[in-house]
Amino acid sequence: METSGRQRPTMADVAEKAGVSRALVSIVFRDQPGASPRTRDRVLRVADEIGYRPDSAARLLARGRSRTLGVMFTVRQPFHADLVEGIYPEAERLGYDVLLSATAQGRGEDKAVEALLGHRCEAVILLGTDAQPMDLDALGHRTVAVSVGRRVPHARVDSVHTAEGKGVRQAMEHLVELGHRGIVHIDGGRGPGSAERRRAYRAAMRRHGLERELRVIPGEHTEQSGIDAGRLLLAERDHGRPLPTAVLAGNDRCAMGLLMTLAQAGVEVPRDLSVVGYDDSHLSHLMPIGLTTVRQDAVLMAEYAVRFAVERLENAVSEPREAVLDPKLTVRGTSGPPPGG
Amino acid sequence: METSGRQRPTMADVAEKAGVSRALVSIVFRDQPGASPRTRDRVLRVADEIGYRPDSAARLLARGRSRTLGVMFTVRQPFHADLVEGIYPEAERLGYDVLLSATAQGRGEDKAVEALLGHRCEAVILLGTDAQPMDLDALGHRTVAVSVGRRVPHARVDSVHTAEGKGVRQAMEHLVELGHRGIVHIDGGRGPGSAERRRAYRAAMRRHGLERELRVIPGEHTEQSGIDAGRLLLAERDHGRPLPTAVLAGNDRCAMGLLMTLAQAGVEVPRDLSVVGYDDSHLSHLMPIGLTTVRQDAVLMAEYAVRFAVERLENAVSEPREAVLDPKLTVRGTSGPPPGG
DNA sequence: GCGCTCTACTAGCGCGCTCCAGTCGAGTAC
DNA sequence: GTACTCGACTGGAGCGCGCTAGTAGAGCGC
Repeated sequence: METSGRQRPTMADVAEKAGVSRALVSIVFRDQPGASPRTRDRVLRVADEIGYRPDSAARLLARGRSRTLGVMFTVRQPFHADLVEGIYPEAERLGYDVLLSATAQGRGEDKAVEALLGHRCEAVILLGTDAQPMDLDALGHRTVAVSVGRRVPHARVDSVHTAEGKGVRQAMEHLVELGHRGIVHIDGGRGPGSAERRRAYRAAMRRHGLERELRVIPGEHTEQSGIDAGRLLLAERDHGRPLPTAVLAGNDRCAMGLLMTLAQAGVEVPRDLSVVGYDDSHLSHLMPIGLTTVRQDAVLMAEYAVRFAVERLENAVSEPREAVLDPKLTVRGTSGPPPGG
Repeated sequence: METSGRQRPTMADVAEKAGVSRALVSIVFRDQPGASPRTRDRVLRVADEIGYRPDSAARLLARGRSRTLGVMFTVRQPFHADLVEGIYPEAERLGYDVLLSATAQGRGEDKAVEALLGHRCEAVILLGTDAQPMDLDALGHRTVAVSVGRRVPHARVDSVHTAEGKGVRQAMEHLVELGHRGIVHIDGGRGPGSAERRRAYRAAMRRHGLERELRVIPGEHTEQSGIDAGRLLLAERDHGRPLPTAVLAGNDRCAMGLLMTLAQAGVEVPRDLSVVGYDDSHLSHLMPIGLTTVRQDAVLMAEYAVRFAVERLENAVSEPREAVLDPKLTVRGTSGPPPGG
């Protein structure tokens, strides 16, 4: 028994065993015209027999193009999971391969992107990048780049995101109609979309004559941030300042953390306090009582991202493009009328 | 302005611009002895200037080895995210590159693995594979394979998993000590570890003289499965059969689904019913009241998996190995004494 | 001077594949 | 018969790199 995996068979092996030239084997495996059905069969059979599989490193090297899209994402970001699930089928449909590279503790965005580029990805799709516009612009000059979830105004980068303003506006209308006035926003710091969401929150508060109630608690797109904000609000309550009646969280994860903290402190949602999230990631349906949130269509966003990348690769699009999708408020169990309202 | 990314610079470009041979550039980039500090500096500077980065496809092709580990995981499986986070640093420490390939809808395990092998991964780490032992054995013959989370008894595959029996036993002791007798298990079907967990559940029930209460509801490792089981139990209650006082879920996701369904029906946890999960994935801390669950140490498991793969690659280990880690019950908010207990 | 070693560097083959420019032979038109 | 077409197939260059064998030149002892 040979040692596992050593000396994998090559085209030459297949060619020899099938009594044809290497080029012919190549033709068969690329599914190109130029081989008779009989030979085609024989080659495929022989290949299967000796366990041949094309080596994509060599393949990449030989043809100029790699037809590979690199995707940078963050493990643990449930919304990214939804996006990745949408990217695979669309890429396959267009004949592209997908390589994933995760950011994680001790593995920053630059490292993840370097890995992708090193593996000859022709384009990079960045999910919720946190990079500086300048760096993104530089990246966009070096390769084709698409940012999902974050607008990148003055860089050579396509972007796909939702109309954050619209989403927030819908959420705010919903809360105001329910009778809420003390609506606090936990923002997403430098996270994707948060600047726009913050701005829309402020605008909505003013529009409804609630500027005196306007309050933004700095945060980020993590559960911890929701927990921290929750603790802050609870501590303030213990010192006499009343709780707000509703909270607009920066995203679903933040909302989750907040809900956990509230539940532990005996604050009942939505009776005592309404909470609205953002993303409608897989998480949202799974909460004991469904999370009221602003839905971003992950599959559609993924498809746009892939198509942007591919079109730019194949048609040499010049101007940076932007896809702005409509979000949609999804009312579930965490929002209701304010206490005493 | 050139079109983006086209014609990336090669070693030859660097060599020419620096006035040295290609080989010397290669030496510099591999950090090998044989170049004077001055030349080294110059080469690196020139490379940076023209934006050269080594092409890993060519690199893979040229040296026999790719030093790349492939990881198959399931997007949406929070525990996999924890594992992936552990894999990166350990692989880097040992000088290996990591390639991720996700299973998703319409992208089965075979497809994901093919992608990895096609990209010349030397070893494949399978997170929670659902493949048949026979197929795994075949894979183990073709390449180095490590299964995380699932035992693979008679196959040429290393495996890393926790002592499921121990974990379940701890959970059961905990529940029995609290006074529970009607303890139902929602199992994980063919999911990783579920056979062992089911067996341990049965054994524990018998050991405590509760064989008459023994009940396994078939399920799988998803939220939906928890939801379905919850609905089943509630429907039965409405037909006069009392609820169990405790449920041991197949994993955390299943527990989540169950909790959601219970909450919607007004069943209060843990007052009316206790729920115990399994995994201690990131999820568990995030629930409004923390989930009592059996902790599997993801980082440790990841490290074992990487080390198994690397050792097998470098030292030609022959026998399949198995790492069995100790799980640990983590008591949080979803378990308490039974109603009236 | 010679022979030796040691460092700094280079020439060139080969990794497994794609792709272009052919070749070869059978078929068709006149 | 010649001239041509067309499908099936082959040869060989080259993708960007790693690596081995080798060279040039400096330094040193005698």
